[in-house]
Amino acid sequence: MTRLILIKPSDQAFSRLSVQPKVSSVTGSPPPPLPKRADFLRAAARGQKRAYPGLVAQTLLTSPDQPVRLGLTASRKVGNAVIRNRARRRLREAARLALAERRVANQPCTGFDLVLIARHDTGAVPFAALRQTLADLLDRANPPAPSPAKPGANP
RNA sequence: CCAGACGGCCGGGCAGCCGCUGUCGUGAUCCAAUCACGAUGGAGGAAAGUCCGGGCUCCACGGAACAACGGUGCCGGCUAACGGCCGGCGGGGGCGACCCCAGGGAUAGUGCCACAGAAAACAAACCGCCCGCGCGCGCAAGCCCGCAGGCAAGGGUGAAACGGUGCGGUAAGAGCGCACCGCGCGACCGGUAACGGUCGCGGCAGGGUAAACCCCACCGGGAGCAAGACCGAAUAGGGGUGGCCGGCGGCGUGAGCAAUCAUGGCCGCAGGGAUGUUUCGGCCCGCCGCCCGGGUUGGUCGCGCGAGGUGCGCAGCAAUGCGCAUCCCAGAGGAAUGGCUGCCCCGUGCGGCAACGCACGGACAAAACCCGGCUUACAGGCCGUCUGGUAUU
RNA sequence: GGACCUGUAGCUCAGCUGGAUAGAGCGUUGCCCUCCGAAGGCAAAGGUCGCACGUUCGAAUCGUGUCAGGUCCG
Repeated sequence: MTRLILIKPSDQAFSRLSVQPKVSSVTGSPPPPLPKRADFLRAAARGQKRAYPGLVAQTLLTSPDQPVRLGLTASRKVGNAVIRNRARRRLREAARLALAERRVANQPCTGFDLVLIARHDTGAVPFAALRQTLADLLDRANPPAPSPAKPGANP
């Protein structure tokens, strides 16, 4: 069963969003993770691969009624365990905020797997740049509808 | 104040917004389960390397001993145990506080010690030294050569040459004798012991290497939480059983001492079936019901009250032990413990007389069953004791 | 969690067992050859033997510790 996440955008959140779109306090749970190594391999084999400062992204379209699933990878080349953990957490947080912003704007994203691969500078790039990168990724994978707000896949 | 030695401790703080996760409470849909809200907890001194030792679990095994293999190695103590720690002994280093040491056995045996050197381990004799004899030279002292002996002091080689120094002694020499030192043996004294001291005896045997083999003493069963326990879907397969159907031979398997019996396991022949009409080839030949066990994805437990933390007291030089009081203090699972921001703190640089302002930086490194150690990495800081200088009194 | 392996010249490796000279190939540099280059020939340079401590008369080699890289098993 598809996981249902209801967001009630309050007036306060809207006003804050309009003033400063890059606040780091948008309500919303992180996306479900990719459970299997096979999913990672499939995304690597058939997904679209793009490189950004601080991360490499692989997106694989699944089906519009499936939620967005997030996979995170940090190899030993990135650094020791502390650096790898920090890189993964920054990527997860950036993805969570970007997805929540789309929901707040009443344009939730669905229907693809997103694999984020940490790079050696993932912990060093400004967090705002990571968020902009994730927003750009979501727009590419799931273009926002025109002015009328597109209803969610689930009522 | 400077330089240094040793021991112990800390490892940024506060707040805001948004998240993750454990526990508890309340509520919601019918229980399960999930969700919402609230409260509360949520990485380290090394969590690391995985170098040792245990707990725990399973497997194996009469106890135990021997052998093999591996480890440890001065003495005493501490400890659940240790290769750890504490205290001492011996040796070495430092002016000193203090630091370092795999530190049992070389008269149980075997092996090795290159080059050099006469000789590298039952000692031996290259250059040499000395007595005697002979030939020759020389006025003589003496010298050259040869023979037969004595010697191991001196030279030379080496990392190391069969005790060292001095005196006596001698033809020259030699523990040949003596004194001191070293070594060995014995007795006594001190000490639990390692060991130390004193006295006496022995003229000296026994070079080094055991981080070469080895000997001696002591220790060690193996594997590891992916241990292990439980639940267990769909599909396929296994075993048992009941009903229906089923031809022959060979092989295999099982039972039995054997004859033999059983066997829808395999192969061949025959027969049947399905896909399109015939031939050929390939494919299939049991079906249904019930029960049982194994087992993959997955789930639950193991899983945190413990050789536990803190404080005080007592015993002990100490490691540590005992007693009392008090506290509950992480439990993830593609893997939580976070993201962002502000202020403060510390350091450096710049501006400034100063208050201060601005910029940059704040280490190493993250649980994965738990505990005791060891080792390694680490910005900066705090406390205590002591040593050597310098200055003042 | 467990079991192992390898660190030697710029690169790939030998030497380690059994201790005493640190070597080979490629590469680099110089010279010769050629009108020039390649090939070839001659010669040379190039080493904390991963690091530290120790054993020994003597350590790349033996011992211990440590660091780095890599492999395998469940």
